[in-house]
Amino acid sequence: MSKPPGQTGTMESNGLGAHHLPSQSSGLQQVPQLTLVSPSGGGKATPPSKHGKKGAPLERNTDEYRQRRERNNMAVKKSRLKSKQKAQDTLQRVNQLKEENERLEAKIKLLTKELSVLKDLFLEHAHNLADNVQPPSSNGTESAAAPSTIQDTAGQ
Amino acid sequence: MSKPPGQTGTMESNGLGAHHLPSQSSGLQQVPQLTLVSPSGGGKATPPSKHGKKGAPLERNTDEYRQRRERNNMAVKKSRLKSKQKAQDTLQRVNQLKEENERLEAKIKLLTKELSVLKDLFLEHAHNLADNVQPPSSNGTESAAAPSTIQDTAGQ
DNA sequence: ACGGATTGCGCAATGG
DNA sequence: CCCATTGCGCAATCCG
Repeated sequence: MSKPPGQTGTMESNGLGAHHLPSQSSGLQQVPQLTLVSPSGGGKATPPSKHGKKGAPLERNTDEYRQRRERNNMAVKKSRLKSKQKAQDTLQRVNQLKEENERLEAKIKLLTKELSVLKDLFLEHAHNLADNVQPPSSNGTESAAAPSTIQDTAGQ
Repeated sequence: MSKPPGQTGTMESNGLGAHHLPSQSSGLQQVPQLTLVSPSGGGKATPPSKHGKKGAPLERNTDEYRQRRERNNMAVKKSRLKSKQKAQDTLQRVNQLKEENERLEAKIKLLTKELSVLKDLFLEHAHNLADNVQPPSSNGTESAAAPSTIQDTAGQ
């Protein structure tokens, strides 16, 4: 996932799309034998090579070659598909998280409100007690304070 | 975006990377120009005529061609870079949302706890009242609502 | 009729 | 050695 070759460009990507025409075989085979080998001066001129094995130029006419290519093509396809799917999943996840976030925020809002109501009630009682004012006749307090929302928020 | 190609595949993409880099020429000779066109037909290899489908195949030798290719290559690169960046952003967004989610949940937990404490206090008070003051049965005066189920929101 | 942006695909180098 | 991943170029579309 992180192997910046550092070097870009300067590279030959010859792509011959011959594919594997099942039966339809034609004498299509005109690619010259490019010995795409590096000008290895001594043989130790391959620095960034883990294995450093590159001896076989692998001819393109061979069956082996085609087979190998074919396999790789499949692998590539698969890998890309997977990658795409993953990306999609991630995107979906974002939505999911966003939804949940909204839910949580709503809940917070509710809880906050409940809390404030209860606190107000408390304050009032406290005042009443302190002032010794019992049944407040003209008290602006709505008798039934908040029994409504006091139920829980059981959802989901 | 992305319109159903209706029919994908069944197409050969030949990629010949000659890469005519500015200067920088090596003794490497470019790969032969294949003419992969329909096998049948007469001897017309480049039918730039008619507009049944595609216009001129544009020969690979022309300057125009190379220029076009080069431009496209740049565009492709750009597009891919952008795509990648976008993906990364999305991923980052996921993390961000996750974090926020956690924060919100923590907050909820806290609020819930506070609420439960207050409710408990309330219950206590209610009991005190009940013990000390007899509830006015069904008098016309409506007292505070009964804290019946006050005791919830515990757990998720 | 034109040019950048996307996308599918194959090739090759490279990483596991 | 095989498969997976990745960078890259080509060609066909798509989109303005």
